[in-house]
Amino acid sequence: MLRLDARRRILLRTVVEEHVRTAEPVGSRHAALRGRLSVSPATIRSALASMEELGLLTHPHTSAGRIPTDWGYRVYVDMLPKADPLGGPATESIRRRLGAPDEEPGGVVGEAARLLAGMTGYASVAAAPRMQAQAFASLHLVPMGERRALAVIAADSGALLGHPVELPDGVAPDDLEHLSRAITYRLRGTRVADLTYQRLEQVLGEASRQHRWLEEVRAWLLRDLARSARSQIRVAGARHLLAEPEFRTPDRATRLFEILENEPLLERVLSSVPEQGVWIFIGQENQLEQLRLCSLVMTAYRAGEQRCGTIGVIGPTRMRYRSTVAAVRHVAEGLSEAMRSSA
Amino acid sequence: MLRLDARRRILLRTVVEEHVRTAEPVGSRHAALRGRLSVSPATIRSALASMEELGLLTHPHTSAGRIPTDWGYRVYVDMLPKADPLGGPATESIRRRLGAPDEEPGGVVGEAARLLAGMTGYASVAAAPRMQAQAFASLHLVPMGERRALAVIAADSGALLGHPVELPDGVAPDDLEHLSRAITYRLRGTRVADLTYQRLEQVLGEASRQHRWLEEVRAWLLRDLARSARSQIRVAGARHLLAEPEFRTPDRATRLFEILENEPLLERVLSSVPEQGVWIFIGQENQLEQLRLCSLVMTAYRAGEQRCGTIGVIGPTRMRYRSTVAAVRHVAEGLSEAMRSSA
DNA sequence: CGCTGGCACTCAGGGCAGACGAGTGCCAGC
DNA sequence: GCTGGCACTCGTCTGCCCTGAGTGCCAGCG
Repeated sequence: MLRLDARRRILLRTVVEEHVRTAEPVGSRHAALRGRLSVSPATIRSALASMEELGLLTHPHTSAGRIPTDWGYRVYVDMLPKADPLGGPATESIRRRLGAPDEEPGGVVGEAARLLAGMTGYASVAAAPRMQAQAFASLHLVPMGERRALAVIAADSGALLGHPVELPDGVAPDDLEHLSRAITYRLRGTRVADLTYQRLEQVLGEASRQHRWLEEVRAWLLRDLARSARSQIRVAGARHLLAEPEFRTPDRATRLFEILENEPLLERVLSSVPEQGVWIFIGQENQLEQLRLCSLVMTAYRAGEQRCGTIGVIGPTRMRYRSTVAAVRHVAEGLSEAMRSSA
Repeated sequence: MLRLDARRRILLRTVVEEHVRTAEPVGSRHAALRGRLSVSPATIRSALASMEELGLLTHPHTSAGRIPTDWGYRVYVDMLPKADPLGGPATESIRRRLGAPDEEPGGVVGEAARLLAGMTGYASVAAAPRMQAQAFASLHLVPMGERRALAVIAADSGALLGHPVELPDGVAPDDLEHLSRAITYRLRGTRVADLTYQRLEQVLGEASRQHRWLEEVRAWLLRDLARSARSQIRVAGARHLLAEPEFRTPDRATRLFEILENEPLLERVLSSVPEQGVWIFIGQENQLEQLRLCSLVMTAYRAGEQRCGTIGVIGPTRMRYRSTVAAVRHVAEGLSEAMRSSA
């Protein structure tokens, strides 16, 4: 654990915040002024030099001011007060924007991402609810014309998954109805993720040996459920990052956008975020090579008790951490609330 | 109608293709060489000068070579041969990639967009099928626990829309069943877009005066159907555009990405594409100010007879039109086929 | 009449040198 | 422990020149 005296703490905060504001290295004179330290620049210099030895700061070349290292940002972030700079009115407007009742489930998440991107000025990423984590509510086989039916699974959150099924001759609507009820009755409440082959075999096994088409239904169930494990990812405000000086060179921007357009990768990143609290990943702390110039601020959101997705921000390591953390927290809360009320 | 002699036609083609290849202005010597014109550069110069007077070419400054104007690209594109440079094997691989049977309906469209972006090296945009244009197949009110039901609309393509409904006491599953059948029976085959308030009033009117909760179902139907008019937009490969010299300056890139991240706007652009053929919009031909540096290559795709969406490419006006048009056409065909077989 | 070589002119881009200034490290002295 | 002073470093900006690609124009030729 690192112990810094008061002056150094102030300096770290000042250097970080000034650098975040201006994107320029911060010199000793400027730091002294901004930190309201009434000592001379020379004194500041020696303090800065010692902090550089600790690894909190660097300077890009001999005659330049200091900039924070990733580790410097980390220490800065860890000593931020927990209080939120975001006031009541902001919370209120988030709620209004997410609470509009005519948003479909996936849509609220997209709206939350757009909102968060707008509030922070960075890119925002959100994973829409995964059916996997939810409880199975019902299966319905709906007759559609002759010899075809629509198989619909509903989760208790209201999420739906459907697929047309071919039927052989001689399947009466009542058969479908009957089967639907049987399956629904026996599977209701099971976590969707637990609907394995074995589980379905128990329920459908005997019947499916009689009716070939049940095989199709089962195959579809397993396949689609497996697929619905891949949550849908929403990205918003990626354009904001293009304005940041660290991504002005096309190759850096390209590498960043390779991530932002790669849903499976983003999904892995998002799903690795722990359930409680707002998590910050700074530069090198990110697993992904292409995110080494970025920081992530992420948190889980829930529908009722159940965790149902992750939302957060991707920005440069030179990020306004305080307001970003506050924005992420509040939007996630608003989103959780919207999910609960829609379920 | 513009008539160009053979030399000028060759020159237009050469200047366009060389400029597309190198992103540099094309000089008279280079054009003569590349166009295999066995006359001296001086002769070429006078031809180029006359084409500049016609408005087909410009030069960025006095001592630079020629670059095509938007109108130059237009004339070039209009005189392209209709034959496709894309061979059978490519078509085959498109079919394979889109035909994988375990793709959900929205997912095929996303996959097509990614494929198209990869093939062309530009950004690709696609509108997923709109329920509006499809025929209503059935409504199902599925009991979920006590006092709640799931209302599901299915279109004949297999697209689904669902929403939970609160029920008052005393609504029996059979009531729901009965109502579902009645509505399904009377509305089947109607285009979803035609499900207006009046139409629903005819069907539900009498009954809904008896049961308050039917009001809710009706309100939801109208609201959700209206919303499903807004097709879901998929964008892929936007990162490729960052590498193009015309979007290297951050402000241009930002303006472009403002469009690429604005779904309603993209939807308007996509829905304005006529139903038949591959359409090209070059630079100034685009309505949107922010697309003035871009060209679009767009085409509709269908499920069976029914048009069901639009797919295409956004790139710089300095675009490889020939191969792009071919790629768009083939991917759209592959997509149409995938839609038909999944419906 | 169309094509050609020659010629003067233009202009973007690269390379170079010098001035500037922000900032540093170090040190002697209070 | 803090301070002012000092020498030094080095990136950035500016002005300058040069180069070379490319142009337009023109007189002359087949």
